[in-house]
Amino acid sequence: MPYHAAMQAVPTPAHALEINGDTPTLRLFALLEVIASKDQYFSLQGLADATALPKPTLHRMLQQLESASLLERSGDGRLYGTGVRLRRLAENLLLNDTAHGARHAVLRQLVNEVGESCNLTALSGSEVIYLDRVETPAPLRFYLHPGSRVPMHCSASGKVFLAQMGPAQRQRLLAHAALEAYTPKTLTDTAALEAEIRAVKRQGFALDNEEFLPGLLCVAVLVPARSGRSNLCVAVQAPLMRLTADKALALLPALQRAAQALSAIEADTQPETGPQRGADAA
Amino acid sequence: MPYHAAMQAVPTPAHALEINGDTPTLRLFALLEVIASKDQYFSLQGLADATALPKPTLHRMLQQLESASLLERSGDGRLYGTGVRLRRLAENLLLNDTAHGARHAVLRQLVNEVGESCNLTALSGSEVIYLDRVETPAPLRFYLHPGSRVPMHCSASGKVFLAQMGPAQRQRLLAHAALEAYTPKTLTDTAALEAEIRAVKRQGFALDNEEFLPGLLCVAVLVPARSGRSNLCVAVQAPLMRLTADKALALLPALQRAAQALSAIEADTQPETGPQRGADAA
DNA sequence: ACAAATCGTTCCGGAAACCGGAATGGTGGG
DNA sequence: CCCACCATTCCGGTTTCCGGAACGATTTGT
Repeated sequence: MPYHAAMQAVPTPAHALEINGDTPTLRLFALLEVIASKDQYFSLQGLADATALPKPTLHRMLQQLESASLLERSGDGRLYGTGVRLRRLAENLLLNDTAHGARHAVLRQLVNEVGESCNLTALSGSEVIYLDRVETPAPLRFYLHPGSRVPMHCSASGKVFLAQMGPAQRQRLLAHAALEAYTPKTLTDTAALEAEIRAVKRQGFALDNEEFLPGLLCVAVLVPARSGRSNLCVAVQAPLMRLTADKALALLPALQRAAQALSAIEADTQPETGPQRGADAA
Repeated sequence: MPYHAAMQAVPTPAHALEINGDTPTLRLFALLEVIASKDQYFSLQGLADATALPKPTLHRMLQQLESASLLERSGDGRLYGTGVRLRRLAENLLLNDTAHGARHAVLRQLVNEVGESCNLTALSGSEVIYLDRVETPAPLRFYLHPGSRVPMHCSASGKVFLAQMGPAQRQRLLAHAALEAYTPKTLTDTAALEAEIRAVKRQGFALDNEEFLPGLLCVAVLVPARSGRSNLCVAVQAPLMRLTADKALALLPALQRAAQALSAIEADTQPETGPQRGADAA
């Protein structure tokens, strides 16, 4: 039940961006994203046109952001722009996100080696989310952008994640899953999926052969974490036309090497355990 | 007057960062600022210690952020880090900054002074991103447009950013970086790069002498932020034909002046970095 | 192997914040 | 002087938030 369910009977611009979100805070983030996509100052009315939000609501939101120095009002008070505190936050976020930078470098290196698009995935809820991706230089390619999500039962990464879970945990996830069929090759049968998962566990990698998108082949391996269970996969992904299943197996060593490198990055970031003294605040 | 001997011994660290804010949303932003000030993953408990917020509250907040892809859970699910969507938001905010105007003016002034193209850069992940740029009037020039990215190991700005990091953070980035050779002069050796970075730290500026593009020389200095670490650089960039290394050094005072001016813009309305007392009640 | 200590997670009733249609205030144009 | 347009305030109905207490799941200690 989205908060704004039925309306739209009004003369609303067709190109209005949707402000989605299940909570006030997330709606406000969505608003910030609209604001961040503008390259100039904007007026309340302008935003109202662009977002289809009621003026009073928008006004309250902007006022809240302004009072916190996240936005600034210019001159006569009719125009808004980003505030100091928001910029500062953005800078710090990028500056301290070195783990992401390091992982991206490994991914790029892997793409150089194997010549096909590679991506980094994690399990989020019951779906697989693309954390990062580097594209192949080849002209023919599938484009799946970072942040998008795919079901776990028909993706290589998803099956890897399932394979490393305990039986109880896996059961809990699959019980609620629909096992929707995306292609004729999608495994929609729980028994078949269980068998596949046992195979994955034995082999140490997972294959997705047109189970999600026709013509798409994908191989994934786990990025090991010292703590046992991991929530990171590296995967190669290519059109079946260029990469057949047996050719894909030849890429496994490179994949494993990348996984090891990524694992090392994760390990570097670990030193925060237990009651650490405030050495990091500074 | 109930129990005198109330629970005074509460282990609340006196220096715990305050999460202030008059509304749930603003409290959540304050939390993000604490998160952004960490350069590593963090656990729920760790945050609880650092912020003095009740665990269930924190848990709900993090869950909300994670469900929106603003944060990511890593490893076995007990550690959090920044998410795809948050990173993208941060990048867009910096690119479309409205203080853009003021900074652009400083940049133009600098170009007037030194007669060569200048640009403003920030670190994003493991790459340097061009936030803004003003071109020299001279006909012969390199054109690198705002928004484009260059590797950090072979750009003046990149080396400046590396030089101001802590050893651990720098290590994490360089350990897995490819150090690709763009020209014969590119530093592709980790030891050589480390030495160069030490030099940069000592001198307070960085030089890129044909390490990225043949015939291109570049000098960069940091835009200081009072909080210590900064994510902004100013740089001059010119064809070697017009600007040799020693001539470039003569421009340093002008560069430093520009950096100071830019720093002042940042500091403009800003009392302090991170979450600070809400002094703006009115 | 078992107990004790942590840590993450769920519950739930009371409190606070949010929502947006309608009405009000302000400003510029005709 | 009036009208059109935009920003702002009101307010009661609804949603969301809050956090102490209790519960599982691991980890640590013995």
